[in-house]
Amino acid sequence: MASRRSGEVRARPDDWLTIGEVSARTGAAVSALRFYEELGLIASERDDRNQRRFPRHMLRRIALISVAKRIGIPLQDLKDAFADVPLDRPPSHQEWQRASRGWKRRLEERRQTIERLEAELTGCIGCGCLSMKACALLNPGDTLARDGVGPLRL
Amino acid sequence: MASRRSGEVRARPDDWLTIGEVSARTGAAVSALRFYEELGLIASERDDRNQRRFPRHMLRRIALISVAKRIGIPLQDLKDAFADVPLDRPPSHQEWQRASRGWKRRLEERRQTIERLEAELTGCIGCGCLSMKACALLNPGDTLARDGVGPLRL
DNA sequence: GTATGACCTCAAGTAATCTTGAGGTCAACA
DNA sequence: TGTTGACCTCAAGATTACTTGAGGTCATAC
Repeated sequence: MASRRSGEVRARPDDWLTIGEVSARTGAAVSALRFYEELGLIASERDDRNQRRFPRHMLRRIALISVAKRIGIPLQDLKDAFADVPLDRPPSHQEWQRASRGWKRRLEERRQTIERLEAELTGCIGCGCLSMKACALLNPGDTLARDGVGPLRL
Repeated sequence: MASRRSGEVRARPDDWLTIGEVSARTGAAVSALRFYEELGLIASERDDRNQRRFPRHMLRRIALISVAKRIGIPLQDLKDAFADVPLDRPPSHQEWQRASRGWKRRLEERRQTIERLEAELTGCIGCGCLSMKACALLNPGDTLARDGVGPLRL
């Protein structure tokens, strides 16, 4: 990109990034960034040529979106979790902390689900799971708790 | 269901289940079960009325599918992981063990990804992540490793 | 002065994972 | 005998998360 190699040719302040730059730095596709903006997950301003300019603090949000994607958390959940973090200005330490903690809780839940499943699967490996008796994997706790019906329990 | 409450009315052996029974025991919707069968993730035989009859050991596979869904693992991955487990007969202890171990490894990877992200997010919470320096969350290792480009690293 | 590349919009397409609907069979129950 | 309920097929629709394509603007590079 010539305009970058030649420095601040267009007198663009260093803390505003083009969509291409954001894409390069976050790994998210340009089309994906536009899509996230449409969803209200991120925001940008426009320059005199109607091109998006992203404030630097937006990179953090985009990183979080990528992370959520990697572990299969729907974007809507992320939107909810970070609803209180402002889009139009760099979030304060406190705002960011609060949302981060909330999100960390979600991560923890997810990890614990996996850990539980790992343990259950280990049990199944141990017993061969051929008897299918008292197998937690085949008898998930949440289903049991939800409706009192014991799937797979005879 | 009258045929169940009144026992083995149609002389159906206990180890063959109707799609409705499988649905009730696994929590998967009938339509989802048909879909899984279409994908080749599960299999059934037909009775004289062309209705599906599922062998009991299929419940295990369906449980795994549900689990994969819960933690956001695509069905194709599951299909790959359990490709060597036979559909047409109850898998042997060894077959099941081997596949379970493979799948457990996938679970572990996923858990470790989440753990890493938790740690990184904790770091971000600690530092407020406002300086954005050396933040692993914003600088994911895999991206760095893949192409040598440092996203968000100035 | 034209070609290129980065950007724009808007609409349509894609993939995964199912669900819903239309139209039909068959056995059991009142 | 008629109606229900569980099952069947096949096609279309829904949702999420994007990508692709058509058609256009503008500044810089040759």
